[in-house]
Amino acid sequence: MKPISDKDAWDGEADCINCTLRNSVLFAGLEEKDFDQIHQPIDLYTLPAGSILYRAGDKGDRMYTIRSGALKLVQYLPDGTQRIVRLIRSTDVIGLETLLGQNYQHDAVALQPIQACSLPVSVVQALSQTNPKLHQELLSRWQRALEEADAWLTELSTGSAKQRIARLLLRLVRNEDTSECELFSREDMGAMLGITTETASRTIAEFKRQSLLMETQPNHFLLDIRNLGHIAED
Amino acid sequence: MKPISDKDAWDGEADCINCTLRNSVLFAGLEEKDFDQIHQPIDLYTLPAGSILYRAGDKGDRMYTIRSGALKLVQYLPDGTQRIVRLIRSTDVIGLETLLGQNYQHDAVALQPIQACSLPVSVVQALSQTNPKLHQELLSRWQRALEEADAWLTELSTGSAKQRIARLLLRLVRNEDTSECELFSREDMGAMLGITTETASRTIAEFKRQSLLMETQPNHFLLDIRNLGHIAED
DNA sequence: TCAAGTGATTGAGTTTTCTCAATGCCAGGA
DNA sequence: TCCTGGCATTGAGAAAACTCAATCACTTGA
Repeated sequence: MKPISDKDAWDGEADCINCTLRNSVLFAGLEEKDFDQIHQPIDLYTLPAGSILYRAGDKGDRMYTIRSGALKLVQYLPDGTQRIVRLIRSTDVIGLETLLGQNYQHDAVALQPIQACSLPVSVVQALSQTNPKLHQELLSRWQRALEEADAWLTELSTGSAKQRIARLLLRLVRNEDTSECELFSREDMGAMLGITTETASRTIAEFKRQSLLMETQPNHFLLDIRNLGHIAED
Repeated sequence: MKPISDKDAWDGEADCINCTLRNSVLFAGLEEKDFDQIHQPIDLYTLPAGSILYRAGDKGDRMYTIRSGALKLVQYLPDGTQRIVRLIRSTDVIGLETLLGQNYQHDAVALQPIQACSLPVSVVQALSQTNPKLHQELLSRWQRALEEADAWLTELSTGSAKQRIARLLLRLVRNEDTSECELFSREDMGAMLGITTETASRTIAEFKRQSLLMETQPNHFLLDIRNLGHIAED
């Protein structure tokens, strides 16, 4: 759980203009001249799994673009139970709420080692006022987050544990052809689906026995997409 | 299930400038001169419970401000089960996705008789480009929808049926002092909480027997807020 | 007034999920 | 190499939800 202020974590200032993800990232619509307007540094970090980018309630002063790795956005109930409300992956942006001057709404915790760029709100705010493309991109990110949240409600919080796990697995497939999929701890899976760690474990174990999953490396699986699809849909 | 095109439903053009909800509504930041820019009519409708304002997948060409009543936003799983992902009430706006040229993401169905203003996207789009306040208001509505979705995930899709019902009830209280609360059909409650109609009914019935609820009129209740709070938090 | 339809409630039995405990597995540090 | 801590897995019994039916309460239309 290293804090982001660690010196180790800092990789220096980001070179946005030559960013390898430039086309898929928040700043896709910007032109060279726009970057001259950036008066605060955009830092690049490499962080180990378990790192916390920010906590719910913290004053929101920066957004983050995720370059690689995955993180979870977590909310807590008064009794302490946690619920993972979103999964964040490469090219996603978190911390949009800071644009409205709000505090962060979630804990943002790395599930894997991650690379992230830290964007000061003031920078994004300034750029978005002069650059309609960036502005549009922000709206569209907001909407995407909303769609994602809705999908979690309908797909991942409805139906039996088996169905939910199957749906989660199918969502996690990165490459349809190879049907590869990287999983998380059973505890996190439970927190994503609103089920207990044990139920998550039992279900995954059962899927393995039924050859719906093949574990190639620890937590790295090949899926039987067709049959998981049947389970997911009923 | 009257379609909105019903002649009965149309109340004429809305008089935004003298709107009684002017201060709490999307257009709060507009000034008189801004209204001159509106070249397409903003219509006002009164619709009975059960009306469908739009369906998921329909081409999105208008947003709606709800003046009174409540509606549900519903999504469907491939197997036909439905999940209510949001509850919309007075002064809320639905159909933000149309600003991005998207189709509607949900079915919008009236749970009670409603009054709604229909805002053509083009109008909102034009106004938001010249009026920063309106623009800010749109962002903030988007964020609010997202917070609401997250809250449904953490509060209404986690924990036992009793807890979920208690949390839903507490959310539905309009007036903290009188602790009044209007409920919906058990079927809808189930679809909001990811439980069956029967479980919803049993739980409500049990709460009634325990005097956590007092039914003053059909589906109109007084709550024992303190004790429901205890159930909700654990 | 009566029949029919709708939604709420309740019952009974089944299935699923949870809880609490024990065990197994594996990687890192002494 | 052995010990230890953190996960995953599994077992067993209890509790919670679900399913399928039956009944009840009300409203509406004939």
